[in-house]
Amino acid sequence: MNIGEASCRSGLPAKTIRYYEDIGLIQPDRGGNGYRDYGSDDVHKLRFLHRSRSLGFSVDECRQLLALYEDKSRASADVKEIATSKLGEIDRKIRELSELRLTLEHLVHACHGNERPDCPILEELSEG
Amino acid sequence: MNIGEASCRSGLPAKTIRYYEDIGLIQPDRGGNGYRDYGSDDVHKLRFLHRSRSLGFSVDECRQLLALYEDKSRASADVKEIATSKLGEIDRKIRELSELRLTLEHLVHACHGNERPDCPILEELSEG
DNA sequence: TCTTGACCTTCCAGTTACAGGAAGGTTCAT
DNA sequence: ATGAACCTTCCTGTAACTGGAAGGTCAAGA
Repeated sequence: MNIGEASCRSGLPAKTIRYYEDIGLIQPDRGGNGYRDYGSDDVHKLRFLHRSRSLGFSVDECRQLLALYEDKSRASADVKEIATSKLGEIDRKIRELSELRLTLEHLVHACHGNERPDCPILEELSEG
Repeated sequence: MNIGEASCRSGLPAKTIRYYEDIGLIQPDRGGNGYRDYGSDDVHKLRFLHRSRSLGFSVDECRQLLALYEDKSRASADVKEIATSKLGEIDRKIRELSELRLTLEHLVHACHGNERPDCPILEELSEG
């Protein structure tokens, strides 16, 4: 199938699929007209990539996961390690964002938000 | 003062300070030797930028905040609006990350993480 | 047969917010 | 005088794409 249909079936934009080819994540066949030709296994990989990316794995981590996925002799522990470390990262991000949220909420509540120029938000930003 | 001291006092790397000048956020004087020369008001701005950035505002939002900060006739409502919309963004991000966390945690717990090749994480990634 | 529109191709530039490094000038202390 | 510690500009690279230009291909309709 052409890239358009592969895009439909995988949920990834055609641009992204070409990019993934550029960086060596997939290697579709080419037809006589130069068009890329995707098989159902390619679409499978693309969906795998789509899902992994949306779960917060970096492209490089996706590359590792894909390699493990294709390695029939892999140990599940290898996969679990990647996923666990990603989980830690996500926890860290959530914690940071929550702190940031608190500070910002405090500022927003302190600001009366009217036509007058005095603003606690700017005051705190300039002192902090 | 030179950029090194401005860096110390503001907490921003010299590289970043030069970058902020490139994109028009600050305009320090220049000494006869070509060195940048920062005053205490510049350092003040730099600290403002540092703090705003670390609160999750984009450089462009910082530009707006800085303009408001320097506009003595601003309405605090303008500032509050920016901060409030940023708060909404942060909430969205936290929600997304939390969902992602749940999914990933589910996967990690389902995986026994041993030497055998069968791995629920990869299975779900390839189906999802 | 011609044409029109929807595909597809490659390549180049832009995005965000800097960081790293090269090549070279300045200042200061010894 | 010389060496370290500054400073300068300029170029490149990062992550993960997205947008657009210029042009080739294909299928359907007039």
